Amino acid sequence: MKEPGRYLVTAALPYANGPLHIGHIAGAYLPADIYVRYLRLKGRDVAFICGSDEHGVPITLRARKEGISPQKIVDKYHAINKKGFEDLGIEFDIYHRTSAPLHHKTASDFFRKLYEDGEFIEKEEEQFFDEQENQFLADRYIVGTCPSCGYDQAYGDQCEQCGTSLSPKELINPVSALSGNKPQLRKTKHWYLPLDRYQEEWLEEWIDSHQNDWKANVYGQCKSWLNQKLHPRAVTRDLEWGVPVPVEDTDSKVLYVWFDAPIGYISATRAWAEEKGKDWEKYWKDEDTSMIHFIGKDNIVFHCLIFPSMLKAHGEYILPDNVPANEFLNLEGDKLSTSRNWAVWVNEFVEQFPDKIDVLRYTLAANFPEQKDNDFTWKDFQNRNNNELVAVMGNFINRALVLTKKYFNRQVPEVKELTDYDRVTLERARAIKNDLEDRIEHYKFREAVKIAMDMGRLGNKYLADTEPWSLYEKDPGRVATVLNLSLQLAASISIVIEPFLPFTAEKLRKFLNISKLDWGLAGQSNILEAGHEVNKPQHLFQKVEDQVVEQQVEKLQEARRKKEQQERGVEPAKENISFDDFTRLDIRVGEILEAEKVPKTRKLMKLKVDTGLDTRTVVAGIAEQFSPEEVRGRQVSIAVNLDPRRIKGIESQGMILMAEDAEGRLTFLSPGTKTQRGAVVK
RNA sequence: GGCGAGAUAGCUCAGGUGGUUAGAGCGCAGCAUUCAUAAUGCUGAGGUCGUGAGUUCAAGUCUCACUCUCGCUACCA
Repeated sequence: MKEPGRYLVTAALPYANGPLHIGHIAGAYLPADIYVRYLRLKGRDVAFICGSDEHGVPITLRARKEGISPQKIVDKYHAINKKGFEDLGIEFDIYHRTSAPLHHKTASDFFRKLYEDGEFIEKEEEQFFDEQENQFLADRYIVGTCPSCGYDQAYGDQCEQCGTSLSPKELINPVSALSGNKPQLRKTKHWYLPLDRYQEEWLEEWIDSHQNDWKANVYGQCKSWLNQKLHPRAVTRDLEWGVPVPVEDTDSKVLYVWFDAPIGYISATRAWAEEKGKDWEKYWKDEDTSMIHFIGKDNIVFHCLIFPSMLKAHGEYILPDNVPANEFLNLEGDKLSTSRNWAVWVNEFVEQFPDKIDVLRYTLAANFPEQKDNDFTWKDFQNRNNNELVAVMGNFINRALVLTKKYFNRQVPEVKELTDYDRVTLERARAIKNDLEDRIEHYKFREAVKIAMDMGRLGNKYLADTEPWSLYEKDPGRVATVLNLSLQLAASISIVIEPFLPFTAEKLRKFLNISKLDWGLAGQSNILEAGHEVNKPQHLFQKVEDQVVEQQVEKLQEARRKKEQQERGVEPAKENISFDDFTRLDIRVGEILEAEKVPKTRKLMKLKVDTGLDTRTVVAGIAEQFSPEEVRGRQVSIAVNLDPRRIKGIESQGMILMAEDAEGRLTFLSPGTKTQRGAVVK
């Protein structure tokens, strides 16, 4: 493999409407940081780029809800996340932001170039506009009467009642969901990127060419999309918050976030280059640059299909060499979730464990979800700290330093004569270094971190086998050699752990009284000169007590409980209806006679229900939580005068009433004691 | 249902182009050892490699079917 002249490494731009948790870190930022630190140690030319993604609808909605400007929101989270990365030792060359003027200009120019080259498909359409809110309405924000079934709460994209997919214009009496007013039809123009054409022309072929060097999950995901055929994708939106579309007569149109965000990598590189007096174009337009995108799996399509399409369409840019996307990290067996507050937040961790940043980095790296989703547990955090960092690595360093102090007054002793075993040990150290390079360059970080730990194991074994403490009386010369080599190993450790444990590496360099060393020295036998004075022995890591683990797990559960309580019963009340409206509903007590799962569906169960009036068939979405056996014979509430509706080819004549809690758990509304079939519920 | 990824020791995971007794770390058991935060080193137990067929002299490794898990998507709510 040819070594590229320079690297451009990007990490996904975090969306600036919330804080970061360890899932984000394990997915993209820590692997990227490890990779970049390694490249820097090797003296390679690398630009490490990240920043906040600050546009898009969710931010505007949040701003509206909190009654502040979108800029206030993004300012807040930009600052929090920027600091979070710094605290974790994730050292971007620049942490930029997409609300910066330079980004607006870069994205704008990019669009303009494609526009002028005629790359876009231009479509003019009529869309609904809410005059009171002064904005165009997304399909989902329009409600009206369904033309095919007459349901009056159908959405602009689909009728929930009959399942017909709709366009907003088909709705009878459309109403804006934002203001409740009647929206006006207005002409609006949008631009589309012809992904379908690119698929034919080069994109699919390009993806295929990476079958062997891209990760299986990444390649597979791309193929899945290509198999389903790509479609033109709109690159603009009618919205106020974002990068204005740089074409005449396009008031209140902005670039769609997914178009604008990846260009953020480019503008960030420009900002960095300006600051450092570098040429940004070399990093983006020179074939001798290797571009690597680190992302989570949710971002694969954008980085492997859409962004490359944009770059290629522009014409001057290189395409990524690799997109090593990770899968997701779970926490204590459950999916990380911001809304359920099931997460370890970066800012909280940093506050509570300022001296354990590297332990987190180590635990995460050892558990990176590289092939499949993986789990983070506090118990594992403790085990890895106590059994690996403390017991293996910290212990070896301490042993080497204590022995040096004891026998040589903290001076690195001179090598007298190397035995075969010494040579084998040195060879092994060099092999570790080489293995490490191989793994890191192939993005196998969890293996890499284990191999780095092997350097500590090697040291422990070396001391155990040579037993310098029982030798000093008889053969001080031998002890000198052994301790010299042990200290060389310690110095090697300070090099090879730098990508994973930068704070520890720094600490270890202080112990050894040395400055930062080049990667190439790792595994060498002459890193430290004889006579060099090392510092007093200290511990590299502290143990984590059981109590700490228990506290953290308890804290997690506590936070989740609180969140759940907060959210309990949040479903807002519907509009008032008249008593007459209510009496039109006919709800009865029915008894389920038969039940079977509807084949080829996940949730649907077909029920035969005796309503007292008749026996009828009802399809209900309960199969995920109930088995046919447990519902059979059960008395339930059933709405009997609903229009029948065909679901999966079965005519459903009514609806079983269920209560659904915040977790989505369903409960039957059954009479407290058995009662007459057909009894009226009122 | 469609598409994708995964299923290998108690746990977390490695196992290019098929080839002798299937590996690592942690955990567990025994032994050794004391320089070290009872840390370390050695040895060992433990696996029908999801299930069932097939290709082959030979399959964890290739083919097909099936089961289960996760994700996207559809349907449903």
